[in-house]
Amino acid sequence: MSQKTTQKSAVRAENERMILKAAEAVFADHGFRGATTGMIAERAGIPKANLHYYFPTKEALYRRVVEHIFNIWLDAANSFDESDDPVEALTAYISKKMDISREHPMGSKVWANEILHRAPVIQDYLETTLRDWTASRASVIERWIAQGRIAPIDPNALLYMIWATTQHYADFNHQIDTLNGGRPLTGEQFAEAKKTVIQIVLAGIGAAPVSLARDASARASGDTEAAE
Amino acid sequence: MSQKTTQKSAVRAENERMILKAAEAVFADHGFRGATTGMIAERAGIPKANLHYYFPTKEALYRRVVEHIFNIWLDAANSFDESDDPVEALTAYISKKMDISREHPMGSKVWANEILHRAPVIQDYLETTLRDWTASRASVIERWIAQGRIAPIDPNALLYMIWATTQHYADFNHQIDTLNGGRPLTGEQFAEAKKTVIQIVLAGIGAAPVSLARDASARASGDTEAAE
DNA sequence: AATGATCTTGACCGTTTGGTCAAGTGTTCA
DNA sequence: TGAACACTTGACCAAACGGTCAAGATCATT
Repeated sequence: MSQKTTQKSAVRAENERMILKAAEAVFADHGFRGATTGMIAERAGIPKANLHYYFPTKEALYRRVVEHIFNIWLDAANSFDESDDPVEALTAYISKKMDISREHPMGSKVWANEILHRAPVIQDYLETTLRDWTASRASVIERWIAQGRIAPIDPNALLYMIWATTQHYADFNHQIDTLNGGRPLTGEQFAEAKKTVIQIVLAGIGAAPVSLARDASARASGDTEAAE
Repeated sequence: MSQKTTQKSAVRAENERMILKAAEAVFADHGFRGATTGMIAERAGIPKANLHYYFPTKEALYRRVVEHIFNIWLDAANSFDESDDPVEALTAYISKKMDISREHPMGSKVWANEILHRAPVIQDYLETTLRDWTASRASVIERWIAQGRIAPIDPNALLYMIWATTQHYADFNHQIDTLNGGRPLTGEQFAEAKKTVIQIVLAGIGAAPVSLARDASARASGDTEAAE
């Protein structure tokens, strides 16, 4: 009786993990209403009734998936605080968020779906954790502005821009792939995109020098000689 | 017999308009699977059977809604070509896309939902119209780079950044509102956000001066003083 | 070996959904 | 006036869905 309450049996832990993994994929592809418990069970390789043994309702399962995603988001958020230097902090944050979009696109999609539909399940997170985090980082950005380290811009608009752009590579990856000839971005292409995003944001707020085309140097591999 | 084929009866035109308007709102709020024809009919103020008289299937109705949205998107896309000057062209384009997000958030949400779920209905648009438009504008951007008018950046990444950021104000408006104390952005707040987005993008690609807090003047080229 | 707890599963059920249908009501025009 | 046509609508149906259940299989503990 002691072990069971503290440590869910290994079978249970393993099955919950498999189900949650399958659920994330199915919810990402079809949304909450579009996903069926049958689809999730099939993807997890178990009968539907077994899924309902571990997760009584579809909503409980969905909530667990969203909570997991929110934790990943929070994890990335910490990289904002790695340094008090705007260039270092924003580079680390954008870089981490881009990595998550690449490695965890399904989680991002579930989150996007939830917000799109007015956050019926996770509104409380938005009003507590997310609101606090955002307000605190906005004030960091305002301090940078006051110190003259970056140009005066709307801090929230900057944060939204970073969120929107980085998450776009997960949420809209189907569109990006289609525009890339139907193939996913290669590692090099993704690295180039990440570099561009960081460069535009940093230069955009006056936190890094803008290198115009003419002066050579530049380690840039993408040589811009183009049309002749 | 002549008039009927060329001009749908006024009744039909008016009813289709009302249904499409209701459908856009319901699809935006609930997604394709989440929306029911019953909800749409109720919102349009007609019995469900009447809705099916005008639109035989839910999918046909959905497709009409998405087509309408795509046309709005294309309309905005034209503002990219208003000028060959990077500053003017991008300012017009971003401005127009922000306005659409403000005035047409539901359309944007339907589009986002469709891409999120791998574009089951409008994949053909992505592969034709959207692909052509994007390739052509990417080459305009590449020319600007070759002419040294903007910094060398990945053109697609720039376009994605603009799409992501501007559409974020529609697709994620619930999150933005929540972080704004539960209230929608005022006109002034939205104008400020728009200004910030334009400023960051233009400065980010070296197409506009970065004005640091202290020195007011100068579009100075060599302004790489940064941290002190 | 026995006992209780955990886990598995096919069959089942009430509800919701997209869509149909037939019986109507208006409307147009010869 | 009347007949062809467009529109309206309550009632209905088969399929799909989330969830239940009871009977069995497996496992841990003594």
